[in-house]
Amino acid sequence: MNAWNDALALIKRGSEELLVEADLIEKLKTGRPLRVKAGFDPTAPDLHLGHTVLLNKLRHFQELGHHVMFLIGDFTSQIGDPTGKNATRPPLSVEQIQENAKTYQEQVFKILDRERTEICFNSVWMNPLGAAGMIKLAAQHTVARMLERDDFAKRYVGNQPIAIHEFLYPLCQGYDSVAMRADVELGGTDQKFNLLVGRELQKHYGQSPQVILMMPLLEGLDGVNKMSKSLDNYIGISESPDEIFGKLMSISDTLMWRYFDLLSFESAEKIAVMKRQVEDGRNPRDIKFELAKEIVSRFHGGQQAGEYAMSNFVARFQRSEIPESMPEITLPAGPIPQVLKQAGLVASTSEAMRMIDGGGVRADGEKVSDKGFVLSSGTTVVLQVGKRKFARVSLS
RNA sequence: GGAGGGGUUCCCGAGCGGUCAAAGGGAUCAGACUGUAAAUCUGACGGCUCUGCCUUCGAAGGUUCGAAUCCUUCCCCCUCCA
Repeated sequence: MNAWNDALALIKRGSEELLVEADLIEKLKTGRPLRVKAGFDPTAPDLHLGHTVLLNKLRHFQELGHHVMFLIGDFTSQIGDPTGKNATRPPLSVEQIQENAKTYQEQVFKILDRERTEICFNSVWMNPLGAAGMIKLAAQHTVARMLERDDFAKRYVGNQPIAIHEFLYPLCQGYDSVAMRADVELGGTDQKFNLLVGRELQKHYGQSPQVILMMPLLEGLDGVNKMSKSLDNYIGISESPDEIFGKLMSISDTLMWRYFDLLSFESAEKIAVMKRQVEDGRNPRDIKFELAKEIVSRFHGGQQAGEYAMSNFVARFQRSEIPESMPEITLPAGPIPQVLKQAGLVASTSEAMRMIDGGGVRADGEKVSDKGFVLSSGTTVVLQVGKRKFARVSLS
């Protein structure tokens, strides 16, 4: 068993597709540290578990001694990866990008090794390219090839608009690979087209084409769509332990196994054992507890964090206790709908009224049914909307 | 440039002079049941100083007692032709 053979096994673990395996083997055999690229959009500074699937894989490369390049697409974010929804996005200010990049680093290094990670910005080479360079770049590809991209093809057939600039995104992403001399690029399966453009362009520019490693997309909390901030079905890695724990507990039993596969560091064997236990009648909830503990522990400093989050969870949802910590606010006295709104527990007084009608509002644990109920000054109440929104409000 | 179709509340999508804050579905939220699972059932789903009032149907004007619905101009999207 060769060293590169072990490396290959680790690299392939959990991945969806590797193009081209022979190329990778060849690169590994050279023994030099490979330049591994993965791109991120600076518009969403909050990383979520979906991103970590990729980060975990980058970490594998680091463990194998390779050079990881964490690309922040500050130039490409002006285009926005075509999703059909977005027109040209207003460019973020330099300050904003810097700030987002900083947030990225704080979060990313919970997984990656800071010492062995290079942070890159693609504006560094994209800006100097200029209009002439962009035209030259655009000349490397044809419309027909672009329309092969699934997303474009669907929109084209479905009479949905496709703006010309959207074609530039894959080209820019591909050019990044050229500029970075990437040996390997990681991406989600939805990135296949863009990743392949990188290979093409590298050939045009006389480089050996990058190897493409695609990771499966993690479904969001709804179990259907991919995890994304815009769909609000995500678990952010900088969310509070209780929040992460709770959200993980709310996923479906089916989805839980998917999360184990893509997020857990447990061995495949151990996961298989747990699966068998559930088939034999063990409550899936208990297995979910294990997952939730593992993830919380990973992002919140050790096993104790996981245990603690679990005990909070049990207290709150199984024994319906009021949580120990919650936002504490002082607000002017007034009718309860106004106070709920000002406390940020509901979006509007109308919503507050509806919630009261629906029986979802509690004050100090007592269900509120009177919409005109006035919270008088000098008192402090714990207000609750639904099962998870709490605030301790002092009335002035 | 020409011809035609279209822009409705988070999404899809009805409405085509009053009974429209706007059908239906999806998503979401709350309640019941639970394992903060699924499924199911119930309700809500523009805002407010809430038995009423105010703002919404691409934008701005106009006709009318009254407009999402009619007219004018403008903006945007799609299809076909060039």
